[in-house]
Parts: sequence; structure tokens; C-alpha cells
Amino acid sequence: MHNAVEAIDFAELVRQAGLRPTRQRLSLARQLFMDGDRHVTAEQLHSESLGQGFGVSLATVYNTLHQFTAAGLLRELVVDAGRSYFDTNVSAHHHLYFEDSGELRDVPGDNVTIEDLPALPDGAEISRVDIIIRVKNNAS
Amino acid sequence: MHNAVEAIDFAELVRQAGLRPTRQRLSLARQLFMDGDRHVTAEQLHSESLGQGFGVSLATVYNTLHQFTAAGLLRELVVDAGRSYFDTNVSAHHHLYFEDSGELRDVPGDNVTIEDLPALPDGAEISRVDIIIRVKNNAS
DNA sequence: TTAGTTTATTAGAATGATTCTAATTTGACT
DNA sequence: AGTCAAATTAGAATCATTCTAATAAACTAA
Repeated sequence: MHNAVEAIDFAELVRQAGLRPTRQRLSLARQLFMDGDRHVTAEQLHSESLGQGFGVSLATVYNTLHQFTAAGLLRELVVDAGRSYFDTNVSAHHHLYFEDSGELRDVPGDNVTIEDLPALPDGAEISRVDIIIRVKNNAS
Repeated sequence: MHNAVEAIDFAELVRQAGLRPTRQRLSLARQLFMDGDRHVTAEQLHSESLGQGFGVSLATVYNTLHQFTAAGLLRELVVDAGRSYFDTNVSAHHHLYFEDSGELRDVPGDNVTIEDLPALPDGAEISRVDIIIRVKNNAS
């Protein structure tokens, strides 16, 4: 969980991900990590960047999101077909998804237990457990 | 969980979903429910239907999958961005997803507990909880 | 049945998110 | 400053899905 009070060294962040700290990556890193936890789509981040003087191309937004994800700075989240969200919170946690608004909210990850998992095939291991609690508004 | 031993009345199944038992819907229902639990994509079902003499158009496959889902005969499943799976098992259960092969396997639904769920906003209720256990092959 | 009405099916176009391509620019390091 | 690898970009290409509007099939009542 990043924090707006003590400044983050974005160049360092990007470099430690094994990437060159270009103007585009720095500006995207700032958008993503400056204000703490976010759940964004590529399109959102792209149009946000356009409203900030210097634009970053959509292709670069996609490239950067995937590179940050590979480096462990982001987590990709699939809540509905045809659109990926990227979550700046990479610690163990799950999600509440409001189907009507599309809003996504974090749920602490330490309060879920799975028992009696079936045995996995040889050489297989769990890479992640995604839990999405889908919420709808009761049209009563 | 349907069963191949005692024949299923597909026309009845389709009618009870509030739909006309057309040749296309009957043939898709047969593909889906004849041999028990399946996880299919629209494309899979479509090409499968083409290999069976009479073809069903892709548009109809999509229409039918959505209608069956709305009627509670299927459950739509999102495991990775840009592709929906449809599950013929609509009872409470979760999924094991093999990232390498794309295979999807059921996990009984009664062995997961979520504690301390945050309070939901007024009028909101949980429509579903999706749990996907992602498995990768250990490249050791 | 047959006419009339509603509901389905379909081919192909349209959409929308994402990825690819190939050319240009930039960053890092002599 | 010169070189080379890495990054950015516009625009084209792709892929799953949805839409459109025309044709066909199913239902209903007489």
C-alpha cells in the first residue's frame, strides 16, 4: 500500500522492475501508485494520461501495464469477459464487484479458507486464488 | 448433474426455460447436457455443431448460450480476459483452472468459508461468489 | 389445415478490447 | 558524438462478441 505522504521514487520503482525509466513509464507509474489503491482499465489510464498534458499512446499503456504486472507491481483482474482491470494492490486479497456500477472494492485476503482441495497433478502448483464476490442491487 | 443413462427430454428442458424447442436449441441442448458436466466456449460449441451434419450459426450459439444462462441451465464463467466459458454444472461449486492447458475442472462448493465479509451497502446483495484456483505447471 | 402473429435463425456487418507491425525516437554507454 | 539496444507510436490486424435487418420456422385460433 503506497502512501502519498512520503514521496515514492518512481524512477527507482521502474528501474527495479528491470525497465528503463522513460517519461511514459514514469508518468504511468505516478498515475497508478501516487494515490494508493486503484483498479483501472487500460482505457481509463490512457484517457487519464491524455488529460495531463503529455499523452501516452494506448499501445504503451498496454505494454506498460503488462510489464508492471510481470514485475509484480500490478495484478491483473478479470471480472467480466472482454475487459481487464489492473489492481495496484498486489498483497493477498479478494474483490467485491458491484455488477451495476462496475465498481471494484478490495476485501482483505486473510479471511477465506478453502478446505479439502482436490489433489493437484504432479508438478502442478497453485499460482493464485481469485475470489470475486459479485454484488447486485436489489431491485425491490 | 445430468445423466446419460436415463434419457433427458430436451424439448421439455427447453420449453421449461420459456423457449421454443427449435431444431437448433434442441441440438445445442443435447450437446451440452447429454454427457454431463462440460465447460465450453461459444466457439467450441459452434465448431462441434458443424461437425454434426446440421450446422447452427455462431449467432444462434451465442443467443442460445445466453438464454440458457438466463434460464439457469448454464453458468457463465470468466477465467481469462476475452473469453467466456459456459458451465453445465449450475450447483454451488468453484473451479480449478490450468493456466497452461486452459482446462477447467470443478471443485465442490461446500468447502470454502469466507469470514468477516465487509458490510454491503443498503439494498445490495451477493449474487454469486466466484472462486478460481489458478494452477500452473512447475517448470522444474 | 391455413392465416396470421410472434419468435428464431442467419449471414454478414459492426464493435470494442487488445495485440501486432514496422518505422521512428530515445536512453544508456562507450 | 556515435552506437546499439530498448521503447514508443500510429495505425492495421485480430478475436470474441453483439448487432442488424431480412428470411424462416413455430405457435394460436378458427
